[in-house]
Amino acid sequence: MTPLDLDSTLAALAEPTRRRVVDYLRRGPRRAGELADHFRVSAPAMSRHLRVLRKSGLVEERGLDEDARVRVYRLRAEPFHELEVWLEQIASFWQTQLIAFKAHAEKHAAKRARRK
Amino acid sequence: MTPLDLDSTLAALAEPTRRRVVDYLRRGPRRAGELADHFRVSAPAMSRHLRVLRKSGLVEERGLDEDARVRVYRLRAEPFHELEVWLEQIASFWQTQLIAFKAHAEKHAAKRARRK
DNA sequence: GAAATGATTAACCTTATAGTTAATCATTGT
DNA sequence: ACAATGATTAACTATAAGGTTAATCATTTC
Repeated sequence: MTPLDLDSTLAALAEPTRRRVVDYLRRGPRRAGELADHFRVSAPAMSRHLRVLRKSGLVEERGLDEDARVRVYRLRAEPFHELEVWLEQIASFWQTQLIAFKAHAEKHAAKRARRK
Repeated sequence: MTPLDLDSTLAALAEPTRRRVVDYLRRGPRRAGELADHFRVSAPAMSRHLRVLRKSGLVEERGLDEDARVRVYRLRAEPFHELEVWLEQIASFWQTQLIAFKAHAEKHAAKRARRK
């Protein structure tokens, strides 16, 4: 019901640097080193962030034909779509909120009455 | 540009228990103790989760008129909306990619036509 | 007023994670 | 072949976060 994927997606996005990397990648695919430079973080640190993003499927890595040492990262749509679906489910809550609250209040009012 | 709020929202949602609490609160407002019970976690642990959710604005707390000891928690829409806005910005990435691809394809189509 | 109840805060422990530098791997260029 | 480059992994440190039980606070009930 609540896919583990979402947990991994949210965990990946929760880290500020990683979320900013995602924002930055909207401009297009970027090389690993470029990202490390831009965010003033050591290459190893960025590498590990990218691994987290990769494992959660938020980005994918592709080699560069011209230079096989270079790794280019780009966004992947799928996890964002999943997150969007989940968000929409949550949003549906406000439609039924009032009704649910009433039912809940009545249930507990009944309990209290019984206890008395 | 990238509001700090979003960091706090995502950090709050990244924790699996907290995300499940949010899911659960779709059914309607719930008492703190009820949540602790339901998720098989100690009352203090749940209390701290709720504090995180409260600080990020994902939930709000209201006392119960009938019993001032009880605290009822409910979802708040705002942070979810913010998150949705951000997600849409990200989603726009694939549109621009598509446009770029089309432009690229047309450029090559034109080349081919000229060559003909 | 004393006991019980709902919830939070305090104190403590354990684990996960982000950062660093050094080491390694693969590829490129001289 | 060798030095340089781009990136990742290894090893280590520090800090943040979650869980627990015990203590505290406020309110209700007898």
